[in-house]
Parts: sequence; C-alpha cells; structure tokens
Amino acid sequence: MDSKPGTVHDVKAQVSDEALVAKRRGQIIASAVELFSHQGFYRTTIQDVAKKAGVSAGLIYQYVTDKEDVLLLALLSVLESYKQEIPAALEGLSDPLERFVAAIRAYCRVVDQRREATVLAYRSTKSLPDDRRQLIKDCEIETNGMIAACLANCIKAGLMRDVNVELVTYQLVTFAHSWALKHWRLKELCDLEQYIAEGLDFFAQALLTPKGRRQWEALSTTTIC
Amino acid sequence: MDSKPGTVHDVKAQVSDEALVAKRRGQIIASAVELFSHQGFYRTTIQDVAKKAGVSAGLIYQYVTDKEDVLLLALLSVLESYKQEIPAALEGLSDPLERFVAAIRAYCRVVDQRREATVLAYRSTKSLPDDRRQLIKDCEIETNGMIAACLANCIKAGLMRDVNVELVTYQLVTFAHSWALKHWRLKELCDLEQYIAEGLDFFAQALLTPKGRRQWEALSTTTIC
Amino acid sequence: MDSKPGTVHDVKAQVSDEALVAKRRGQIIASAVELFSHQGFYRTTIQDVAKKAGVSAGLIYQYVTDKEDVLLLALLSVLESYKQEIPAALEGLSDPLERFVAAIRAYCRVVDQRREATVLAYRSTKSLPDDRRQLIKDCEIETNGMIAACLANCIKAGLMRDVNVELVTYQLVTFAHSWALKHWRLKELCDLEQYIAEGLDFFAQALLTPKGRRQWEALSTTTIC
Amino acid sequence: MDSKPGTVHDVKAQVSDEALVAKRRGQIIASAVELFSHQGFYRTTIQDVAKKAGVSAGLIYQYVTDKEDVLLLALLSVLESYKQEIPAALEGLSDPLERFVAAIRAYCRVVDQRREATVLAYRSTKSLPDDRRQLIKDCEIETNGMIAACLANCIKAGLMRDVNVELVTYQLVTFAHSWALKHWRLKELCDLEQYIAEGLDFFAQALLTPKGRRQWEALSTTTIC
DNA sequence: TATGAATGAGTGTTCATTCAT
DNA sequence: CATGAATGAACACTCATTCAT
Repeated sequence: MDSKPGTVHDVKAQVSDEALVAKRRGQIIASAVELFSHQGFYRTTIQDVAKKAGVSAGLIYQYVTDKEDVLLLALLSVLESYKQEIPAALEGLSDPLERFVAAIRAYCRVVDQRREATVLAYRSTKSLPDDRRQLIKDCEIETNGMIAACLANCIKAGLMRDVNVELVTYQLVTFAHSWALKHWRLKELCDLEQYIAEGLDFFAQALLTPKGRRQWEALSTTTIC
Repeated sequence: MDSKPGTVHDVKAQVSDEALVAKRRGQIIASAVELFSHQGFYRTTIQDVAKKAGVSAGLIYQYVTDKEDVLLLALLSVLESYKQEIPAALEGLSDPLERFVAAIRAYCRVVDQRREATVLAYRSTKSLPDDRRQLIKDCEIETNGMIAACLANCIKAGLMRDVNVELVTYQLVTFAHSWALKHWRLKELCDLEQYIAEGLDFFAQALLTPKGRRQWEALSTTTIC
Repeated sequence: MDSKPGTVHDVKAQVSDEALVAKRRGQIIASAVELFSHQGFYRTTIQDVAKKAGVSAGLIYQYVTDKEDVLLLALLSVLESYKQEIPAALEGLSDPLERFVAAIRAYCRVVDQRREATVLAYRSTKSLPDDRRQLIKDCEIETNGMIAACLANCIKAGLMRDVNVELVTYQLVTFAHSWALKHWRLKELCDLEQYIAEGLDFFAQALLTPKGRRQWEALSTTTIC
Repeated sequence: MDSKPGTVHDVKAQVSDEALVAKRRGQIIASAVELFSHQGFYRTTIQDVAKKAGVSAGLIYQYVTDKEDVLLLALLSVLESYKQEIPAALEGLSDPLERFVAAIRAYCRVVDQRREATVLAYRSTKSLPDDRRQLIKDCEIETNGMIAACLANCIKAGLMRDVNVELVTYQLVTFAHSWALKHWRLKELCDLEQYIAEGLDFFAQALLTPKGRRQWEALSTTTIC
C-alpha cells in the first residue's frame, strides 16, 4: 500500500486525490508510451501527449513536473510490467529448470507485447538526467535479479554449469530484448515461439550439465510447447 | 571510385572538390560522433558541432543537407569501422574456429573502442527517416554477414551444430553490443578480455560439436588468451 | 453604510453576506499585500495568495473579479491606512505648528510600518487599468489634502512663508515615501526618528517665518523628540 | 575604451563585432524603454520589443541572455543619461552655488526628457534579481555623488549650512524624480521651469547661510532663468 | 568557399479563470 | 458558499536553416 522507492509513485503530483492521480497518470503514460515509442521522445510534444490522452496540456503539469518526468514515468511503467509478469509466470512452479524456462518465456512474451516500449527504453533512458536514470537502472537490476535467481537455482541443483551468473543473466535478458530491438529482421526469420524455442535450446546447450540435460529432455517431451 | 550504397558517399555535398569534401566531412563527423555520443542527438546543436569542428555553422550545410544527415554520416562512420576491423582481424587466418574467434574478438574490441558511439547507434537510428535508416540497416546486415560467414564455415566443417545461422549471429552480435550498452554494470563484473573469454566459452559450449570441441581445446592451449 | 468612491467597496462581490465579504476580503488582502510586496504583483500567483490566505483559488473569484482587483484592493488598503493614521495623530492638537509636525511624523511612521507596501504602491499602481488607477490617485490626493491643510494653516497663521501649498505638500509627502523607497540606503545613514528630525529641521528652515521660527524653538525645547 | 563595471557593457553578447553590438543594443534598448515605460515590463513581450525594434525575436537573444537583461540594459541606459548630463551642465562653471544650481537644473531637465523612463526605473528595478539590481544601485549612488559633491562644495565654501550631505542629496534627487513620478498632477500646477525655480528657492531657504544668501541674490539677478 | 548574423517557427511551461461537485 | 481540478491562451527562449558578404 505504501509507495516503494524506484516506482512510479516517486514523481510528485500537485493533486491530492490518489485515485485521480492514478487514473490521470495512467492516461498520460499510456499516451506517452505510444507516442514516444513511435516518434521518439524529442519528436513528441507535450501537446501531442495531451491530445492523445484527451486532456489539456496544462493538466499534465499537475501530475508531473517535467516533460522528462513523463518519460521517466513511461519507462518505469514498461520496466514495471516486466517485474510483474515474471513472478506471475513462476507461480506454482518449483522445479528449477521449469522455473528457468518459464521465466525466460515470460520475459520474451512481455517484451513481445510491449515491443515498441522496449525499444523506447533502449533509446531514451539516456535522455534522462542522471538521478532519474538511476531509478531506471535500479528497476532493471531488480528484474534481472529474478532471472538470475532462476539461473542460480539451476546451478545449485547441479543442473547447470557453474557460470558467472550475472554475466549470463545479461545474455538471457539481452536475448529477450533483441526480439524487440531487431524485430525488423527477426520477424522474417521466425515467430516469437520459434525464437523462444531456439533460444532455450541454445542456452540449454551452453549451460546444462549432463544431469540437467537428462531432466531437460524429460521436460521437453512432457511439456507441449 | 564509384559511390557504393550504404556508404558516406550517399549524402550529397554542394562542394565539388572531393578531397575537401572528405576533409571537411571528417572534421564534422568526428565532432558529431563525440557530441552526439555524450549529449545525444537532440541535445546537440549544429552550432555545437561547428564549434567543436572549428568551422562555422553555415559551412556544415555545404557538406550536408540536414542535421539528420550529420547523424546519418556519424552512424555510418561507426558502422563502417566495424566493417573494416573484422576483415583486418581475419587476414591470414584460415582455420574456421580461429576465424570465428578472431571475428568475435575483433568485434568486441571495436565496440569497446567506440563504446559511446555504439550506444549512440542504438539510441539514434530511429531518429532517422525511414529511407536513411535503411542505409544503416543495410550496413548492419553487411557486418553481420561477416560474422555469419565465420559461423557457417564452422558448421560446414562439422565443428559446430547446424543451428540457424542468422539467429545465432544475432546472439553473437548482441553479445558484443552489450559490452557497450550495459557497460555501466558490466565494467564492475569484469574487464573486456574476461568478457570476451567468458562469452567465447559460453558460445563454444552452445555450438561446438564433439569434433569442434576437440579442436577448441587444442586452440585454447596453444593460443594465449 | 453607503459605499464611498475610492474605497474598498467599489469592487463588487458575488457573495451577499456583507460580514462574510469583509472577512474574506480581509484575508485575501492581507495575504496579497504581503506577497505582492515581497515578490511583486506579476510574480505572485492567485494560487499563492489563496494558499497564504488559507482558502481555495476559486473562492477569491467570488470576492473579486480580477487579479487586478486584488491589486486594487491591496493598494487601497495601504493608502487607507495612511488616511486613518494622520487624523488620529492630529486629534486633540490645535496649534498649527504642532499639527504640522504631528502630521509629518505620523505619515513617516505609517510609511515605516508599511514600508514594503509603500514600495508596492509605487511599483504597481501603473499596473492597474486607467479607471482603477484613478481610484488610487483620488485616495492619494485625499491624503495629501490632510498634509496640505496643516501647511496652509501654518501659513494662514503667519508661521510659514506663503509658498505654493500643493507643491510643497508633494515635497513633504515625497520625503515620507523616500524613507521606504530608499530604505536600502537610508537605513545605513540614520534611523527613522533621526530621519524625521533631520527632515523637520530642513523643512522648518525652508518654510518658517521669523515668527514661526520663534514658536518652533519653543516647541523644540518643550517637546522631546 | 575599456568597459567599466556597472555599465551597459556588462551584459555579454554572442556577437563579436563591437560596432554591431552597440548598434543592435541601441535599437533593442530604445524599443524596450519605450514599451516598458508605457506598458510595464511584464505586459511587454519580447516579440513586442523585437517588432518595435524592427528585428526578429531570436536576434534579441544574441545580444542579451534574458528578458531581464533587456530590462537591466534599459534601466542602465536611463541612469547613464543622468550621469552624462550633469557633468556636461557643470562644465566651465566654478562658482559653488552656480554649480549647485546647474546640477539640479540639469537633473530635473533630464528627468523631464526621460520622464516615462524615470518612472520605469522606479517601477521596475525590483523586478531584477538581486545581483543585477545591485548594478542599478551602484549607478544611482554614482549619480547622487555628483549632486552630493556640489552640495558639499557649497558647505565647504560657507555658503550652506553644515547639513547631512547624503540625506539632503536624497531630498534633491527625490525632488527631481518627483517631477516624473507625480507628473500627472504637477503638470497642472506648473511647468518644468517653474517647478525648478520653486524648488531651488525652497532648497535655498533651507540650506543657505547668510553669506550664501547674499551670493544667491546676486546670482538670481544676474542669471536669466 | 567560408562566415556568422539573422530569422521565425516551434515548444515546454505557467497561471488566471472557470465550473462541476 | 467553497473547492480544486481542468482549461487553454500566452510567452520566453531555442535552434535548424538561410544568405548577404
């Protein structure tokens, strides 16, 4: 119920009614993500965002201090959606390998759903002043932590080699992001599920121990995907 | 002598003396890459570029039609440097695995040398209008082709599994780019050479056939890396 | 009970309860004088005034038609305080010279008490549209009239030379105002009472007849000032 | 030849050609003084100033950093004109009383010539940020110094009483300013020369010693004024 | 060729004012 | 009566681009 640091709630509004703030920010962010993703941050004017959100330009400044704040809010909303999807996908799963696969798959799918927004994050994080950019980095590190935990679990269970967890996590994360970043080309090579399948296979080869490999085969035959 | 597609020569200058054009563009591009990399495209003014290049603002428009042209030129100069480094690194090598390793290593090193510029490419390509962006994509595809060729060679020689070459190429390329994109975090985990070593090991595990693996071991013991 | 010209009552309110109107306007004007004096009229927003007055911005517009009306009200309240202090200081005095001295002294003291507000009046009267500015001028003329009357009395009594009453009145008024307008410098030269004493001495020299001069000496020795 | 502190030259231009800077600033300041005087600083837009000056809005920002800088420049130009007129009027005069009279008269005349601008100075100095306002104060102090010197000379020559020079200087200065500040009323009482004459008579009465008075009479009969 | 002064359209932001509740 | 969220016109300032020299 409390607003945690590094979340959307950090940006202070001049309006006190919390429900209204949530609603308005929702409108603003949705429009902003859409427009920033397509036209870029600098080519999008606040008036554009306002018009698309169906509000006046002045209103935006009651919920945000800066145009840059709109960007921050937009980026955080994207990263936050990552942070929500992954735990949801892991719910009920206990097998390390299953959790690993579910996490990667969930990540890739949310990237796919928010493809433009993911590209936005890559393009525009550097447009933020240092302090606000830090919020983004913190959020990214947190998400990565979820992937890293799945990986570490597999290693602890003797299913994967003892690799540098954080480095490999970056490989995994980057693999998911690439679906958005290079979609203009990748979409001609395969669809999302094939991309995930190929990727998982690739990572399996790279990471699994013989023991892990046996479980993996079992998993592959029982799971329909 | 002919202007090839996807190269610097596509942007038309108002000045006829080719040597002068090359010199002036050199000045302009160098300043632009520097400034765009640090402050971003939109935060950098043409006057900034002019001042840093030691020329007048008006002069720039005799060698370029647009501010966007400056960006295009800057990005192409970065991508071109990739295209030059890789063949140079492969020169004299004939063993498929050696060529593969050399290509990856060369790529990572150029990325490291032009880290800011690499980030710039990610941030700013979308700031170009579609037609000019295509030039960038073409250039990227060409570079990827070099990596892909090395990979394909290894497969043909039975040293690597028969994976989807283009997909895996993207993994390799992305791995190199990540050094720049995530440098703020990666630099705290390892230095460039460790990053390359870990990566090569990872890809080896993922790709090598038993035969390839034997050669790889041999390679690892003979080569100091 | 009737609204007199040149007073606060000219500005029409949308609220009928007169007592409430007086109370609300009191709040608003007090905040406005304070804020306008310190930050100036244009740098002060209606929201600032509302917040300081502890009311909502909307409420102000039920007691005022304009932001300019708030300024008018504020200025009038300042000038009105002049108009009240001077007669109060003269009460019970009948000697022309004593009344003259008392009037000047009272004027200087109100100016001192409302120093910022006096400066405000100088700065901001011109910000009013002509018709409203006229109200201010009327008010100022009325106050000047009190000083002028004291001066005229001294002349009629043969205590002062037969000068142009209105012109000298302006000198006297200006002398009082200067304490506020040039306070940044004057405060380093003397305190208020010294300022008054020096001024009175100066005006005495300039105005008194030989007869007046004798009375003045007498006054000076009996009165502690 | 060097730019002295506290003068117009303090505001830095982006244009290097000094003659051009002088010319452009002349245009800008002239328009600004005119417009600020009539409509006030806040009611005047930079576009207004630009249009009246016959230049583009953007141009102004090559010669000025701020709208506030335009105000500073305008105010300084007014105060500077005071500083020039007074010494010019004193040239060739050596008699202390003559110099005193000439100084006051010159001051009043320049105030009359730049009546609106003088009012502007009173209204708008407080609109400047503290550091820039200091420049104005410095300039004012300098001008006052000229008057004060004339006054001090008369005292030293035994022509005037030994009053507090700086305080009386403020009275003299304020007298001149009042012609502008209260012109709406004063112009109905007398014209400028009468105003000056009455004022000089008043100050003479207040300040002259018997010796000074004798010289004054002589002066009055010989000088046509 | 090169310069750099000039342009003016474009945009983030503010704030007086309104009005539904 | 009072509130305060919403509006939208207004304005300072920037900067890509031009063009006379």
